[in-house]
Amino acid sequence: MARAPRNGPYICGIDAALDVVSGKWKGLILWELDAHRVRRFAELRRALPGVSEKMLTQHLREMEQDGLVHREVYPEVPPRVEYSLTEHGRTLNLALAPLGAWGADRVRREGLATTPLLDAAS
Amino acid sequence: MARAPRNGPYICGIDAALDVVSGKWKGLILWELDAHRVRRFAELRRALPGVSEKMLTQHLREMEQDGLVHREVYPEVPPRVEYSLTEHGRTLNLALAPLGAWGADRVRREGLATTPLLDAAS
DNA sequence: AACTCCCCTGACAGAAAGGTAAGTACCCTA
DNA sequence: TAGGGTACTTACCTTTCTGTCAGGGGAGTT
Repeated sequence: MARAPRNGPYICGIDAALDVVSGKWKGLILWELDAHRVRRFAELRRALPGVSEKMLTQHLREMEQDGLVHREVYPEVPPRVEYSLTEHGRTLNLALAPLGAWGADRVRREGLATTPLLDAAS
Repeated sequence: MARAPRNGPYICGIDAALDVVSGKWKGLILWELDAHRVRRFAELRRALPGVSEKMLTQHLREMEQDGLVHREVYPEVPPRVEYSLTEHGRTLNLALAPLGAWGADRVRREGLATTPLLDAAS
């Protein structure tokens, strides 16, 4: 009943890790934040082509709850909010690296479609 | 339009890998098949507590399509179907290992709930 | 004065994922 | 003859996820 959503009973470690990464944009957010150390909301939005503001905030909030992302609000007048990875976020990214390599292989192997981002990022 | 479902344009390798693992039971199926080399349908069903037959076949079919799982049908009279991992399935499992370790850490770190399976498997 | 930018929030709706229950067709055991 | 096991398939329903749209409140830009 506590609306805390992300802690179902897990069946294995992969389960517990996937719960935290699944979400259409979370992999990318992780990637962006890892690459740039610190990003503002609007920068992330521009980096994820097609994301809606709602989904972006939603995902960021969940990742914050999950201890992956740090959110720093500057009480300035055009509001400024900076996101960065926590230690856990960084280790998660490391753990994700082999999976990313496998996925890139799969894309190559099967000649799957990619969006322009991949060219710069892979 | 070709109903081939699992090959959306990907934004990065993680994306392409997650597409293939996301699905409530796929991690477990991978784990089971890696541990036992070969499993029959009913063995898998018993190994994944709570899975419905529908989901199990659905996931197995998708994983077959994705080249992770090999399906061998023996035209016998009590039907016999054996599932095993392909080479790609095995490498995916390897790539998943660090993620599984990270997830297991997370579970420990935050004292999250697990189902009985973890005790034996982690 | 009007517009845009910033970082959201909430209502609503459609899509996708997952679950339930039943049926199929054949065999073996009790 | 009844029940159980084998490996599914199909129709239907519920739950979860994602997207669309509108607004908010102040400050700089034209």
